[in-house]
Amino acid sequence: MDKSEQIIDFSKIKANCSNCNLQELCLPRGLNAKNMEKLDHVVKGSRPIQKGQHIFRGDDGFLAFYAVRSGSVKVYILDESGEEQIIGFYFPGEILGFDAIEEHKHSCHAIALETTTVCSIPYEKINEISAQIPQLQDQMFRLMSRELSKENKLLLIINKRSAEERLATFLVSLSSRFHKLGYSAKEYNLPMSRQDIGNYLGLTIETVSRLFTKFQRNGLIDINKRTLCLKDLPTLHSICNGFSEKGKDNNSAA
Amino acid sequence: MDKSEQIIDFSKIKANCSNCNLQELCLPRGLNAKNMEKLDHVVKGSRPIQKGQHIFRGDDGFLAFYAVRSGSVKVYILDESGEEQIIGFYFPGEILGFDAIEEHKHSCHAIALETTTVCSIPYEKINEISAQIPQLQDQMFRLMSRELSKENKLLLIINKRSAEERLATFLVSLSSRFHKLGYSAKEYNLPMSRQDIGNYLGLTIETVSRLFTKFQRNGLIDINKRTLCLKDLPTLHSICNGFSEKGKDNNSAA
DNA sequence: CGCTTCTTTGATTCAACTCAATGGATGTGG
DNA sequence: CCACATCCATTGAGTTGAATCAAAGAAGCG
Repeated sequence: MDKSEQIIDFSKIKANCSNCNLQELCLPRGLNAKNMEKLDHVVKGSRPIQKGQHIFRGDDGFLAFYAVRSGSVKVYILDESGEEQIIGFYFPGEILGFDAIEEHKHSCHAIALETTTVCSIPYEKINEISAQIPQLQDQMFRLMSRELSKENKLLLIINKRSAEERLATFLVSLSSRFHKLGYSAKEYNLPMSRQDIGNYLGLTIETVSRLFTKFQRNGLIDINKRTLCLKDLPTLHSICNGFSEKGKDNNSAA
Repeated sequence: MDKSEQIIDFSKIKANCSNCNLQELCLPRGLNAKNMEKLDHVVKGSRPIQKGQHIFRGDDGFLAFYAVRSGSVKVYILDESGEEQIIGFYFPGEILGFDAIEEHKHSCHAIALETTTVCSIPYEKINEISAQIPQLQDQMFRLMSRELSKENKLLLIINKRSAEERLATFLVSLSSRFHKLGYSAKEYNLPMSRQDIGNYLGLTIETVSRLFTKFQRNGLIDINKRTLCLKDLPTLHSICNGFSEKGKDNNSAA
C-alpha cells in the first residue's frame, strides 16, 4: 500500500449542521435549533479527500456514519476472492455507513470518486444523542429504511431488467438526484468509470460502452467522455419501464 | 379479491417476549427483565395465518414490524407493471417490515408460505420505547444494519455468480439458518416453490429445476418435491465460493 | 514522449432464457 | 370413485442477450 492509499486522518474540524445548506436533505432534517446544536457537537468535518482515497475500509477501527458534503463516493464490498461489488454511489446530502452497526465493523469500503468532503458522526455518539432527541432517532430509522427500499428496487432492476433498461434507469436516477441538489436534470458529469457503472448494474464494461453508443445513435443522449446530456428524457423514462420501442435499433440507416 | 385474500385482522392477542424461546434471536435480545416487560406491552401476537394469506400489503394503513414466531414468510415488491420481485424469505426469530418507515407505508408485501404466526410491533410504539430503552434502540439499529448487509451480499451473488453458484449459496444459507434454530443443517423442507426460488435468485423456474436435477445427479443433494437433503455440504460450500469443479458435469456415464 | 489506463468496436461463444410438451400431485364435483 | 381441471415441476430443443476474447484508439500522467 503506498501513501496515497492511506486512510484519511479525520482531523477535528468542526462541522456545522446549523449553517449547512444540505441540512434539509441530511441527518439534521426536522431538528430545531437547540437540537441542531447538540448534533453539531458530535459531527466532525473532513479535509478534502482526494480522488481514489478511502473514506473508510472494512477493517477500520473507527466506526462512523458519513454524510457527503461535496463530491461523490463509491461504496463497495469484496468477496472472499477479492472481487468487488459496488453497492451504491453517494452524493451531497446522502449518508453512508449504515452497515457498520451489526458486526461492529464496516462490512464495506468507501472511496472518493473525485475530491470530496464528508462529515462524520461516530456510531456511539449518534446512539447516545438519538436517544435524547426523538426526531433524530426517527430520522435515523427513516434513513436506514430508505436505504433498504433503495436496495430492494435495485434488486428488482438487476434481476428483471435488460441491460438497456438497467442503464437507462441508472442515468435517470442520477438525473433526478442531481436535480434535487439544484443542478440540471439534463446535463451532468458521470463521476464514475464505465467499469464502475457496469459493476454496479451487473454488466460488463463493453456492454455499457455499446449501450452508450446506441443511446447516442438513437438520439437519446449525448455523451462525451464523462459529460452526459439526456436529450430525450421521456423516451429514457419509457425504457426504464420496459416500453422501449424507441430504444430498439431501427437503424435502417446503418 | 376473494375472502381468502383479505388481510389478517391482528387480534389483540398478548405476546410474551419474556417467555419466548426466540428472544435471543429476536428483537428483545439483550434486554433485562424490566425492559422486556415494557416491550411485552407493545408487542401483539397473531392468530395462525394460513398459507397464501397476506401479513401486510403495501397499502395497509397499519404500519408495523413483524417478528416471525413460527412458519415462514415471503416478502416481495411489485413494479409498475405488476411484476413481482421477491426480496427475502423470513423464518422464526427474523423480523420484517423495516422498509415501512421512510414513506410511511410499506413499500413491500408479505405473504405466509405456510401456516405462520407472527408478533407485531406498531411503528410509533417502537419509536417511543426505544427512546426509553437504549439497548432496544441499539438492537433496532443492529437489525436494520444486518438487513442492509444481507442485501449487499445478495446483490453480489446475483451480479457476479452463475446460476449454479446462486442456487448452492441459497441452499447453504437456508441450511445455516435452520441450524441456528436448532434444526438439522442437512435436511429441511423448502417452504417456497421453484418459481419463488427462481424469482429471488434472478433465474427462471426451468433453470432452478435443471440445477436441482444436476446437483442430485452429482450426489450433492437428494431432493424429492420440497424435501431436501444436503448430502455433500463441503462441495456445496466450494460451489458457493466459485470453486465448482465437482459441480461441473463430468457425466461420462450419460 | 513513452507508459498505463480507460474506452470503443468487432467477432465469436455460451449460459441461461424461451418455447413446448409431458408428468405428477392435488382438488372438485358429479 | 372416477373424470377433469389446475397447479407445479421436469425435461428437451432451439434461441439469444450479454459475455468473452481480441485489438486498436484516445486520454491522462510522470
